[in-house]
Amino acid sequence: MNTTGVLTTPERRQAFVDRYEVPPPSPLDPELLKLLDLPDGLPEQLSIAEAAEVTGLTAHTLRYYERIGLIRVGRDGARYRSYDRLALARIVFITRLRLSDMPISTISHYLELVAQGEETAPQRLALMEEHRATIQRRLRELQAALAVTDYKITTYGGHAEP
Amino acid sequence: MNTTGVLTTPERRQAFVDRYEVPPPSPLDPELLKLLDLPDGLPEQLSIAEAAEVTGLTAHTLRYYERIGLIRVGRDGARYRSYDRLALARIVFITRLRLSDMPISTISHYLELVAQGEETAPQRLALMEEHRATIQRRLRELQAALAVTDYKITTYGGHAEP
DNA sequence: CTTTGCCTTTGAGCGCACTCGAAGGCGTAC
DNA sequence: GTACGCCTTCGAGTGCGCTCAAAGGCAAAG
Repeated sequence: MNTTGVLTTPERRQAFVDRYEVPPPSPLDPELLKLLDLPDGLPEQLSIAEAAEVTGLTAHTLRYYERIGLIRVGRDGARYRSYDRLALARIVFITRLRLSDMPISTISHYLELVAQGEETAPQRLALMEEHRATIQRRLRELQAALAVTDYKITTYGGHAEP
Repeated sequence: MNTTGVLTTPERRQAFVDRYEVPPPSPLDPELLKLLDLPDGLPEQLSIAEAAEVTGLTAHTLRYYERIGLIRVGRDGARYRSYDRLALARIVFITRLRLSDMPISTISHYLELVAQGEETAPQRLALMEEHRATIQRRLRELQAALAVTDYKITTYGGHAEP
């Protein structure tokens, strides 16, 4: 997971906007969108470098995610990858799950369930509830580690925050 | 990191206690000991299986930690590893750092600083302060992931806790 | 005495999630 | 035209942290 993205010219971006149909507005839950806090004012279609910049992943990783079937990405006339808002949101969502240590295999499984439609909601619910429990366990572990760390800091003469 | 340890007979444990000198009480900071919450009533010397049981690591991992120089462990008459309270406490301490994703290389470095004596306290302090920052960053990431997870749970009809 | 079970050392293997490299294509700039 | 920079695919390599296997030793149990 990188943080240093590569900027691309606004020219290429504008080229896409000019050249292609604007797709219908994404059917994205606005509340979820807010949780994912994508920057606003994003162009309709982004190059892989821009998508990397926005998501904080590398272009390599984005290609890798596509290769293993985690995401699908459209192409432009030059067969270059072209990321729309929905793709971006999905990637950020995936990134959140990854940052909470959900294995890629589980994320894949979850996304398959989503693809299978509404009747898999119970399974998805169960999966997410289990993941929440995992996160909460992890939070407790981190608190315990923070306690020893803070203890060490205070005994070394540092000043631990409350 | 396992959780399923292997129990060993109390006979072997008693054998050690009978056969060898009881070492002087460990110079372990009682407050740190409390933070590490080792079970009390531990025998002076433990076999590797017992140490695994207590620490939640596997015997394999304990040997591995020793091989890479993270810990030093004494031997008994049969050249079997024998863990005393100090070793146990150190292992649990290491485990806390590992559970907070401190890389083994950093833990090694920290332990070398400790071995070098009091004059390295400033470096250790810096190291721990940096680690604290890392943990806190991680806590925030997890909270963000928890937020999306909870959002998914509520939209699937689950009931997220506040 | 043999079996059983836990222990020893050493080197090799594994799973995960990237990460990189080679070889080549597109399109704008000069 | 050709140079440049970003893009493509696909296979291979990397780093971390274990995890396992082989070959053999010790000692209590039957």
